[in-house]
Amino acid sequence: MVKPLTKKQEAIFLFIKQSIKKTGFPPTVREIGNQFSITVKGAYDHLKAIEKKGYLHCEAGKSRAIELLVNKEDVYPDVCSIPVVGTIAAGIPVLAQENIESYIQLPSGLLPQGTLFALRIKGDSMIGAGIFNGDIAVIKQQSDANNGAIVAALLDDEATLKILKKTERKVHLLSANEKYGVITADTISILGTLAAIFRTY
Amino acid sequence: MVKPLTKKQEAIFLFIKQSIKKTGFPPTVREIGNQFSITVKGAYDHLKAIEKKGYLHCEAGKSRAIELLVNKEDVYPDVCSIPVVGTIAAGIPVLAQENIESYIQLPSGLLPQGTLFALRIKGDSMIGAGIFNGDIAVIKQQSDANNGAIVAALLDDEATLKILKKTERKVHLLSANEKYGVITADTISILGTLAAIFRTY
DNA sequence: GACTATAATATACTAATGTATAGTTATTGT
DNA sequence: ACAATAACTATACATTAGTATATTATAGTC
Repeated sequence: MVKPLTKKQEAIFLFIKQSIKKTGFPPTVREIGNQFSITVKGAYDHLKAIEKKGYLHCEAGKSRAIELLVNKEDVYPDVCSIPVVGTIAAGIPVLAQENIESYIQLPSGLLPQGTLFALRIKGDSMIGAGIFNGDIAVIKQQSDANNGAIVAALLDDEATLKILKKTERKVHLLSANEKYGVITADTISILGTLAAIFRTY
Repeated sequence: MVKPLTKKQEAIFLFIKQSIKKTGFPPTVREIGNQFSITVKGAYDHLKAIEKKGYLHCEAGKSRAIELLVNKEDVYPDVCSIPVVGTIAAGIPVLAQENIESYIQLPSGLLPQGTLFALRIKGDSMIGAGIFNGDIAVIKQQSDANNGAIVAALLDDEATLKILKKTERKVHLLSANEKYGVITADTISILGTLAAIFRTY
């Protein structure tokens, strides 16, 4: 789709990316010219050539108004900032400021759309599903889930991961560890479904 | 350390951050003034006040030359770009371009220092350690590891996760699954130790 | 051979942008 | 009561920076 850049264009495109990364804003055409010891117009023509090939877009008239269209993730990584929630006070929404402990950045490309939050796993009740104490679980917020899905449910002011099993009239929450029993109830408050697990060693 | 911002300053600081996030470059003083329906000098004075309080730095004379000093991570997330390596051709280094399939962004604050790379797990040989088929394993590159550590070792052009056990003269690689046997050798080429696991559902 | 793209220079023009002067009004702490 | 800070206006000026004209030279393509 996008035409290949010439060596010079490649070098200039790289310089633009590095400038943004270093200073936080794109260079002017004169700054580009200076870097490569060429005149303003030389740099300007290169910039326009790179734009024509679809690698970036310049807003006409504005200074330093270079928007990257290719390799954006080199400069602005494509991540999602997910709130990590701790103990959840009854009554208030899960994502209320009071519940948010910190934020974690994870690759947005690998996560589902929708409202996400993260829990720090306590205990070994889901060890059979490869979810360990201390793991960070990313949850996609939703009030219901499919049979057999791993869900976050609110039990005693704690968001807990369990396997959801629905039968005729009852809802069951299973653990992935024989040591733990099954919780059965008429209705259960589901916070969301498991979207990802992150663990550090 | 840093003085608190006034409400107006807070709003302007937020606008600057959002502008960078949206367009990729900071606003001019006139763009700030426009947003808040104040004159150029009004916006300029606010900018200088915010700078004086240490939240940002303006390079004199340059356009849009606003460098964030506080809350940088809101705009430029603090992530590490980790190469995901696939099949490893014998003889060439693990991190050679030929081996790199893609990159994954993970939070640098939760990862160790040093050279990192990632593997996509194939098979269920480490299921007992909560490492499943399809998981992404982040490896810290090192040629040796402690006894009992989970390591990535090179077996038949594949980087494989195993538990390292060292005895008097031999090195053993254990699986975390009874179905698999133990590999024993005089020496083994260790690529690194397990630093993190990332899994999506 | 005509044509297009690349890579330049020198010079110039204009629009965009940072910075300054001079003043107003209100608020707050000493 | 006074000084300092905040939050503005209107106007002006100088510099920065994008854009244009005209020109040269080389290399590959139809």
